[in-house]
Amino acid sequence: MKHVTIRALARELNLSVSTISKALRDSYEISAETKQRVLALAATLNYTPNPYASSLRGKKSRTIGVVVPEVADSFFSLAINGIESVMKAMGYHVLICLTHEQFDNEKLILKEFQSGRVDGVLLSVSRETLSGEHIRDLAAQDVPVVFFDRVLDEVQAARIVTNDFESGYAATAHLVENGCREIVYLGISESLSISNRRMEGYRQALADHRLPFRTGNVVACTNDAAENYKTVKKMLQRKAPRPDGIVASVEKLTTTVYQACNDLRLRIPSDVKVVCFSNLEIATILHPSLTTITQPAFEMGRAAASLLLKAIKGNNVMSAEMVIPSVLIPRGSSTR
Amino acid sequence: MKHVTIRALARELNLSVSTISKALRDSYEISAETKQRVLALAATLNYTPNPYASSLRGKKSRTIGVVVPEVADSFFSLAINGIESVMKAMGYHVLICLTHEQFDNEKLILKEFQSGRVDGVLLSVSRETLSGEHIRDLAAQDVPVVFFDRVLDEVQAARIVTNDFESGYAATAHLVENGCREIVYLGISESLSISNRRMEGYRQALADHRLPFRTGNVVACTNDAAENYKTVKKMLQRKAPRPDGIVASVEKLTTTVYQACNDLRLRIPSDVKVVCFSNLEIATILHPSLTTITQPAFEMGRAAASLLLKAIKGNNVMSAEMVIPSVLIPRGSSTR
DNA sequence: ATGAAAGCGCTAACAT
DNA sequence: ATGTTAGCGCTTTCAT
Repeated sequence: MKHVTIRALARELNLSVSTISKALRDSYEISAETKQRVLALAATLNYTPNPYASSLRGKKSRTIGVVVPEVADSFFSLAINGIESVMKAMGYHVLICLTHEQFDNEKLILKEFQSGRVDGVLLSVSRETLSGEHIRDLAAQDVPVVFFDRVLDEVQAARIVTNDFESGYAATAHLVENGCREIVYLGISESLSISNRRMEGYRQALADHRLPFRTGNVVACTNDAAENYKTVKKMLQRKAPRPDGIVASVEKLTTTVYQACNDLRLRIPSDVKVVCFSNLEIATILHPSLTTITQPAFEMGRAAASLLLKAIKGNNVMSAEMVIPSVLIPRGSSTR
Repeated sequence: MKHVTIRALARELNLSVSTISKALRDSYEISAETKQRVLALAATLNYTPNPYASSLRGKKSRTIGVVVPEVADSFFSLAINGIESVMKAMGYHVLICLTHEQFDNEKLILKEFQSGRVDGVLLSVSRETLSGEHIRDLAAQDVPVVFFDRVLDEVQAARIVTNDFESGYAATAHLVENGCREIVYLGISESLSISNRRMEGYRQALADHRLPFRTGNVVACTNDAAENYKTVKKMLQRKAPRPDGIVASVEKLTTTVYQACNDLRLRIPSDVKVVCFSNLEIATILHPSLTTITQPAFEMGRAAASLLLKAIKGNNVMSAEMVIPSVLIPRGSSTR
């Protein structure tokens, strides 16, 4: 079967294409009766408008781009659910693009988005992203950009974030209050703003509790699980001072940390206490159950999507910033 | 800055639009020198072709649709990675659409895909999907459809699946060999083919080991975690015969099962042994570590994507079927 | 080697 | 209330 166009409907009903077009869009210019006939025929012939024709004509795609490092990650997949729930309700499509944490991919994707393929972009930058030229280039083409979670401070754009500093602080203070004196911070990347903000919170909490900050206690993890495992293991084997607490700033490190502790016969929480930034619901059934900083992933997705829609409608939201707090959920891995 | 079109390049270089178009596509008709000039200008002006214009013109979108029940699920998110790896290499875009396990959403999405928005579709049906009219309608518009993982037997289309029967069999046999006599099967849905095939494997394994099959031992779970929790709990409290083994056919049930056992003070594996269909890497650090049937999610995504590309190129792959085996990974939850 | 022109399907300004 | 027409940006056939 060939695809049914407006022209086909017009011929069939002895009407002009513009009449059909108007009828389909429920224009006041068209008589009720004609609308009826058009709609009826459209239904029987299974007419579906060609989105590319209207996009070309109208200069809007009713599609947004979502650029994320990864989809196999509970934070991002939940955020995508939030984004999708808003966009679906408003009749928008969501084009998900993965950077796999690589800056070059991110650059290519944003460049492609200058073509008019999307009406706006939601972006969570890769761990490699240091400069924002590619983002500004996109914005210069009047494609609104809203950051969510992982922002690039250098770029002035709307942003939906969580309270990373406070969360890093809370995680650390929680460990101190439970007796830790030598706390290790496992970061995601040295440049990523969220990781650094969480670390600043960690530093501040140490200071406020009169504990020394040691650069040796901050470890920048990589994107390679095997390598991270080695790093964490080495860290845990250190004597004098022996680490007795871990703040892991990314979900993927959960397995690494538990595995390393297991293999080294270190007991959680008696030997080492652990807090992890994570959205895994499975945290509850780990042994011991995992104390988490749980981010409002779905809500952040929703908020970012709503804000982007405002920007698409023409509102200037460039300086909008929304902070949705994360929550510390104390569980077995950190209490004495 | 306004979007740069082919016309702008043409004017700037005193050439015709067709010359520019040909130069950009590296046509043999154009002189090397002209190509140089065009490419150079395109680069400086940051020209990006309008994809909707070419789609409209060429009747192909270089976009495929991926229709899945959910993205916050390790099987689907890994499969998406596989799909994306292939499609990116071939210069295709991936439009991910979520059904949230609802048939109506699936219908709407496929209907929309009749518009020419995508060149082909990868589909994993919802748990509610019983009939395939909507899929046939799409195929009738010459949009190739490839099933992956969750197929609908009724529809003749290419399919990439895993060996669900054998996996169900292996999981059950494994439990029997480890001493279970009263094994419960937790299904996803009564209609879903994969769930039924896994259950058939379960039945066959029981039969081969001379164990009775009881309908009461088959539980169809819902999409509601709280409800599933109650169901599983009730099941585990049953006396005479008391269940001593569980085959959970879907990842989400892991938490449910562990939680219920915890709350009932049932010990895994001494009181109940558990095998779960799951791709969670975290299985290794559960306590006890979880025996899984691990599906080749990434590979299935890749295979499905490659097959769809063949179909888009015009090959008839309607009757293609590929089975990529899952593997049983025995861990602490099922061994005595 | 380059250019003119038609047309993909749709929308909207401008007739009638 | 309905119709005519131009044009969105691109590709491609058919000139030149």
